[in-house]
Amino acid sequence: MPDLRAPRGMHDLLPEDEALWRFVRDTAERVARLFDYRLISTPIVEDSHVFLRTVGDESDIVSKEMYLFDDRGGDHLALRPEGTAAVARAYLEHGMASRPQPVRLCYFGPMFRYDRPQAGRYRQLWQFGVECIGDASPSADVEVIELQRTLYEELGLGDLKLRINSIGTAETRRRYVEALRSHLEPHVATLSRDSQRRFETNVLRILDSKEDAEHPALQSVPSILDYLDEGDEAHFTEVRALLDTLHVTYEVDPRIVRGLDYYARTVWEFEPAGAGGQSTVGAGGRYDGLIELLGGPHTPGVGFATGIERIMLNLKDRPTAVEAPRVDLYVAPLGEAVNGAAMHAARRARAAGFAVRAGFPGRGMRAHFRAAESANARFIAIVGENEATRDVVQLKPLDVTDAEQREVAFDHLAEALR
RNA sequence: GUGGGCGUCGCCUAGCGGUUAAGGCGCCAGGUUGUGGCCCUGGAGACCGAGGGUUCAAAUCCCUCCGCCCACCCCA
Repeated sequence: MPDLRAPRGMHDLLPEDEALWRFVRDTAERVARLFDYRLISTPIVEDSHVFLRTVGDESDIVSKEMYLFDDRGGDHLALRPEGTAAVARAYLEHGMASRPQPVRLCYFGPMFRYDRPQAGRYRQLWQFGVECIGDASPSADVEVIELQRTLYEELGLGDLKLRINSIGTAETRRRYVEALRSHLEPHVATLSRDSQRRFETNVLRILDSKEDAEHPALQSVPSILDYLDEGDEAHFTEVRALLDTLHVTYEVDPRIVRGLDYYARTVWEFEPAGAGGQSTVGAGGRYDGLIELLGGPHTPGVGFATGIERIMLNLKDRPTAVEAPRVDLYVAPLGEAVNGAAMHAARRARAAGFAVRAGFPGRGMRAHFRAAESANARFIAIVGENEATRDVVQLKPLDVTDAEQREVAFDHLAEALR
């Protein structure tokens, strides 16, 4: 057992996982393009205030999960725990408010949260996310949900369940939190310790406690939907109407509250049918107050983020057609003396766009064939003394049994590989 | 942060007080002195997670630590 390992909760992505990973990434970028969302890459590190100001002091992300450090110049930096605040910062910094609104952006990259790892939860996690900034209409919410739904469908995860809710504006939540507090107050003593703590810090969080889910006080809890104001109500109604028109199936779940403070109005989650554990594959919401928290003008926005590892987790349970990578040609030099000639042959093939695995001298014929086999090569080119002096190779197809082998000059190698 | 399970070659697993620590996959080589996939033979590869203790004897029992996994919390 080596004494140096990858940091806790962080993982190496091995070549054999690459194909599936690339499939997910390519699909995400392709679907984003279908909706005209453009890729933006922000630094992995931000001024810590980008998150401290926006995410919410009571959130676990800020209170215990951030990787914080000071650099040599004394700047307070954070490894980004999520993408939205960083994208919003870039929107502001680059004056994107003066572009045609809304601005449609997407990102793909690693996020960092110092948390105890478990199934589907990592300290370095990859997210794909989408942000539609600068438009307050329900159409924007639905466009983002539709993009996310399309993505899952294209990935083969079309059976994920969508649950949506509206948590109103900050004012709505103030009134609701008050009602929630007075509803729960008489029962505090009988709630779990965690919920008792949350009663003081963040009452909304009690709603998604697994421990107290069966508690009578929670069964009879008031619904936030009854506290929406007229504008919230109209917005949510329109979102649902549009989803219905598109035949998107969803379930309204008044228990959904997002972990981050900047959310407003529409919030949603996608999870597998047999939910449990760290099951949420992707979640999103509207964040009309976020850019103000960063010191900008009031700017509406809506987006989602989805966890790549969680997508992979769900993908691994089902048959996916991801073809194994293969090589066009394996070049087998028989001895040191012909190594240069073999390298020339390889260069010719590569120049024509063929993938070539170079065998190195010092191995026997059988070893070369086995290596070519394991590279899943279409052809093997044998270069011995006899061939090297005449600039030719013995070329043999490997896919068929008892294939005919023929002599091919370097000059004709590319066409022979076609 | 809390609770539970587990750590034996690169991977999977056997062994559960006395074995040169076993097998499969993979890797390397030979059988075929320049021709693959199958088969056969051989080889390399493990201070049995670390440290301490019990014992004539510890991979096996006990303690501590570390790591991984799972659940809670929280979240993607």
